[in-house]
Amino acid sequence: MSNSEDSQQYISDILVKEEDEASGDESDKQDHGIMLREQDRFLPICNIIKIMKVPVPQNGKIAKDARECIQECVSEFISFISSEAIERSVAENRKTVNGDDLLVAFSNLGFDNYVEPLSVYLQKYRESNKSDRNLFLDTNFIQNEDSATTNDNVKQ
Amino acid sequence: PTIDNFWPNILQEVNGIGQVDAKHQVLPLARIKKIMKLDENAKMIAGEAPLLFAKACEYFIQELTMRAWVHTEESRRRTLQRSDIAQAIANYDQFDFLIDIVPREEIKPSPSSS
Amino acid sequence: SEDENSKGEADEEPLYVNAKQYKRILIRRQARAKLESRIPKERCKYLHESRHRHAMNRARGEGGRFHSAQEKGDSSGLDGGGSLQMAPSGGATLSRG
DNA sequence: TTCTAAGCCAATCACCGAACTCACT
DNA sequence: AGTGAGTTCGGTGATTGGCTTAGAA
Repeated sequence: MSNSEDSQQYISDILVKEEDEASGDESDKQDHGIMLREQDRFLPICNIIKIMKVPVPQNGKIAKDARECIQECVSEFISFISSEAIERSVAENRKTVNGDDLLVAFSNLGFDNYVEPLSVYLQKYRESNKSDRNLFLDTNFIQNEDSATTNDNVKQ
Repeated sequence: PTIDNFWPNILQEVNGIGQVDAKHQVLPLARIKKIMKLDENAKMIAGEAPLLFAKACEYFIQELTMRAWVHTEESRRRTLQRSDIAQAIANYDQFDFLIDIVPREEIKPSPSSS
Repeated sequence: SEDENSKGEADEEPLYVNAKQYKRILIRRQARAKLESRIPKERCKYLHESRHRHAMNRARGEGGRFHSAQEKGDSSGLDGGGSLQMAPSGGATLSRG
């Protein structure tokens, strides 16, 4: 007697046009939006579990409720920081949220522990890209080697 | 492996990185960007932003899990469960932004503070 | 801009949160409220029908574990095998909603 | 004690990242 | 010039459930 309605998960919520709920929901103008799936709102649960296992001892277990809880917390973490960073980029008349907006957002919201490691990581990422690009361009257009102006080696 | 050493270890680890390997990330960058795009104010997102978040999320998951595991051990259990995370969130004001995601009343075991 | 605080709301005692996060928490509440209608109320059993069928049709060992598909012969092989508190000076009230 | 539920295994396929084009600055 | 949003495409790791028993109750 198993139900055969489990074939559709979220689409059924759209297709069924029942009266959803009678709660006090007055600010919603009209339902013009596709239902969001879990894979649109959350990071993959398998990746979350992998990271959770790092600080947990080898023989420790993790309940399903705990995994999904962390999964939801991480999405809110991203949205929370993003919201602050986006607001700052808008305030400075920029259309693109960049890494510096995020660092400022981390600092403003009290995540001071994150700022230094992420700054180092961002700096190394930009260095990597710049050096890769310069190498690519040099090897392509190395016709006259007299111009060594673009070669700036930054190393520690 | 304690909470006091967590961020110093993170800083030491990130300083040891030679080149940032954007390819093999633990967390998918496209998914992080998709979550950022759920914000209606989000217009354009620089490529470095999801990469920064990928690292930040690793730190966040590890610290929250580590702080939750403390309460798992306090309760003499071997399984981390949701109530441990709720307690960890309630005991660290940096996690206050999760107050609607994991409400305070979910802390089932009565804390001795009342 | 201050918040209009609904005081005396039955048994809703004021909740003190990190002052640096207070404003953003309220903004996020509004953003989540707008998204609420698009979010299913409960988690579904699985994400993809095709992967569910794949898992159901896969070869399994005696212990329920997935087994190599090419090895269908079953007769051979049995394995053995601190407490922080909110800052009172910078605390901001937050009411549940 | 009772009995719920987490770990274990690996094959498919949805999705991630790379490579483009186009628009904008 | 440089950078990001939209495609498209191919390669690949996240997804996935039955049974055992750790361990929550």
